[in-house]
Amino acid sequence: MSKSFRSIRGIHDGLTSDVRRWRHIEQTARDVFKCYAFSEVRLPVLEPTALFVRSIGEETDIVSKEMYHFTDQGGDDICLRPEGTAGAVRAYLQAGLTRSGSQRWFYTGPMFRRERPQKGRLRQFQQIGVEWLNVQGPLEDAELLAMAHAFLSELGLPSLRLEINSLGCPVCRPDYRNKLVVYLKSRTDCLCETCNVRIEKNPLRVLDCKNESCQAQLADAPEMASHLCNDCETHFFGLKQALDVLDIPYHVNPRIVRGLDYYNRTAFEIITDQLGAQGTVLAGGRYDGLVGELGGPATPAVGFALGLERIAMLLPETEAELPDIGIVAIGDSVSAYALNVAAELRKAGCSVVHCGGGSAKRQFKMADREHVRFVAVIGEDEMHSNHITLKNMADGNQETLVLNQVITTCLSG
RNA sequence: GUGGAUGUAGCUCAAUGGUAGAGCCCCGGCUUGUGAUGCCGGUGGUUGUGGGUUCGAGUCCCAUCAUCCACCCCA
Repeated sequence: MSKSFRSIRGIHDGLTSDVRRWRHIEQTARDVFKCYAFSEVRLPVLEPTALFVRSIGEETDIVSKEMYHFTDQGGDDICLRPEGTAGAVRAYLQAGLTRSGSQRWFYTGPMFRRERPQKGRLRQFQQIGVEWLNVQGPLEDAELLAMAHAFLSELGLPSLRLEINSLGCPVCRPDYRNKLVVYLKSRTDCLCETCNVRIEKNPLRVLDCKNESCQAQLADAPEMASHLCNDCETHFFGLKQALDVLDIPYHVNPRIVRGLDYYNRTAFEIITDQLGAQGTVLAGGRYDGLVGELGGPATPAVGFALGLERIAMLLPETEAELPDIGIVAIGDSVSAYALNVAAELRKAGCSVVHCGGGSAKRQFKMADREHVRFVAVIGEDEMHSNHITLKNMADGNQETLVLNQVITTCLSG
């Protein structure tokens, strides 16, 4: 048909089979998160641009080139959120919750980043985000990972790889960063162009470079793990110990670097090899400095986000829910009666469709196309005797029943 | 932002530079109170868009847009 209107590049429609899977993922998340006492919040899609510049970091790709931002009619600089954590922290502060103990939140909704579309990468995509505000122990980090692990297992996706790392904190990271810069500067010739730029702007990102020659140079690079301060060291050790106790398999990967500036200490990713280049299905970490950065009191926190579409790609197709009953009404004289029968069936919880009009043959064809389990035939005979002829479409058998029998038959599977 | 591949019917795909086709879907019929399989018939295309080469372009060239994949980035 008309191809003059298409959805915007990288922004896709969620049709029924997609939504079925998304709902399954979301429902599983709600069920699992409930056991950990997390509660749902709904946060704005539009936020002040400055919020993300401040929280994610001006030099990051997300802020420097991927945000959809614009000036609105009132002259305010606003943007479509590229992620959820900054908005959650903003809401937490705005509601004055910093003195109310810890908050356990989750949310779901669309995020927007203007990247080049690819497998597992859209310009509008959905995340389920989890934020645990005002907690500082490694046990909470472990518990959050346990929750993520339980969620993925519940979905039947246990064969994913959990990688963890510690990014240090403002006490130990600057020192480590300096050592890394010295190391990298001694071999600038062997590093790719972008990495040479990174040495000045964000040297930790060099560790994450996928360029083989860069990786080769990093074999002897100083690792954050061996430069952690005592507190970070204890924290990381505590996390690993708790994960062992909980029997959650993990791999320490010193290469994990988060692309958002607010992370510190614990960083983690859950990865699949089945999605090509975009294999990160869930990722997050600790952001102890973010609440303070956004103007609140020093408040430690952990969180993660997962990509709904990416997880959906790992799930098998789910069957559509088909109507229980198709109404075949024969003759104009019964149409009002048939309408009432349908209403009664629906009131009882059956899903019911009318099969149009015309000949019985025509209506049965329609019933077949709708894949109904049963057809309720209603003609003058049925109307006068107050019965319904119910045909089982799978085996072709049919019997004459009263309304209540029809309801039990259709609700009993 | 940079590369590579691909755009033909609603869908999946054909068509040595020479009349655009098939399967599925859809619609109708096979005597009207019984569907799927069967048989017969039918609708449906400015070949993504715009230029160019040619007597002639779905096919070759250029541009543009979109999709997919990779780089990059990240959920």
